[in-house]
Amino acid sequence: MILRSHVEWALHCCAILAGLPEGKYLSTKALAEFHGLPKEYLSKALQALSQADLVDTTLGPTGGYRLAKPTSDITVLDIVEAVEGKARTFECTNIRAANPCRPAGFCDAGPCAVARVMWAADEAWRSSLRNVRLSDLVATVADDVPQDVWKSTGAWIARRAG
Amino acid sequence: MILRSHVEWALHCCAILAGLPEGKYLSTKALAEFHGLPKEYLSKALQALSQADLVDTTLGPTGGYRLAKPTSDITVLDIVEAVEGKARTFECTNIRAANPCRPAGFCDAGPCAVARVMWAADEAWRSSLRNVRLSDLVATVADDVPQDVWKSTGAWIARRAG
DNA sequence: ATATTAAGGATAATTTATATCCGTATGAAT
DNA sequence: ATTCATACGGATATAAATTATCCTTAATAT
Repeated sequence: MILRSHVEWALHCCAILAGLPEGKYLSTKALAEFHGLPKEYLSKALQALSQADLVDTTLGPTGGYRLAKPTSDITVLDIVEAVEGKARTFECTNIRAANPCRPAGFCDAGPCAVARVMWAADEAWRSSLRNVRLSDLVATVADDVPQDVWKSTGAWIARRAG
Repeated sequence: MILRSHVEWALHCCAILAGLPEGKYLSTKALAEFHGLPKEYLSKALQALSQADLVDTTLGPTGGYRLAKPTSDITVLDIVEAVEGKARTFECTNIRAANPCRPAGFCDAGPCAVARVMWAADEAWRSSLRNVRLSDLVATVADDVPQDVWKSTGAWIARRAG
């Protein structure tokens, strides 16, 4: 089991969009160049963010993406679920229902014990992601990156913003 | 992202093996019949459990599988990792390294902030699974299943055991 | 001997992930 | 008005992972 690369791309793109000057947009092309990603395919991830109302878009020569909310109102889980979907990572196919000793109506009493354990772990995963806001992530990145790189990166974003 | 069906199969099979009479083995064929699964493919999951030393096997007409340890010494995570692997569910491809403003030696200071957040969630997921022992799971199943079904299921297992 | 089993290699089919291409509508600049 | 750059969505193609089957080999009980 591995998360789609879109998850990684979307998180990095949101972190970059957080550094965008007020009212400006950043295009798919700029985001793809910045991260060295295939523009057309990255576009699909950004569309998913748009459909989840995490980013606003506009068309035309100065068009692109910007965050639709304050970074403190977006969680990492929001971003992950926007591109990966909200479906649980464990799918119960109810194989207990094949038990040759089953009576009629077996399994009618709710999800099986295995599914409950796996779903609890899934929820622990989501909970961990829900507890990190985009603002937290950006703060951590700012902490990691040397000040001069952080500054020139911000300038690069501003230069490419339309 | 979805876990392989082997995870579900392995968990249910281990729960069944927990009800096996002392010293006996249960074959792939019996486990496949019980759960309505393709025998040959289920066999791959059981081989993974064997390679992880969670089950013992023996050949011949009375051969099959049995648990290699007490149910309280096996965690759900052990079983999940045996068939799904221990690799993290988020793979960092270090796309920050493409930053056009990067200096030489950028990214040498350890994993990026995005990866750390995702890996922390992965660890929360594993931790949740690690905290459930096979004995706990079996106890929950026993609680769920009506007594008569539980008893006849145990009899079925004993009848098919070699 | 014979039958039954696990193990593992080879292969195929199916599904998902990754990636590209193209047409349309929109908005900005000239 | 015209031109250009953009997001969007559909269609298609390619690659990889998952699911599944088949077959051979070695071991073991009867």
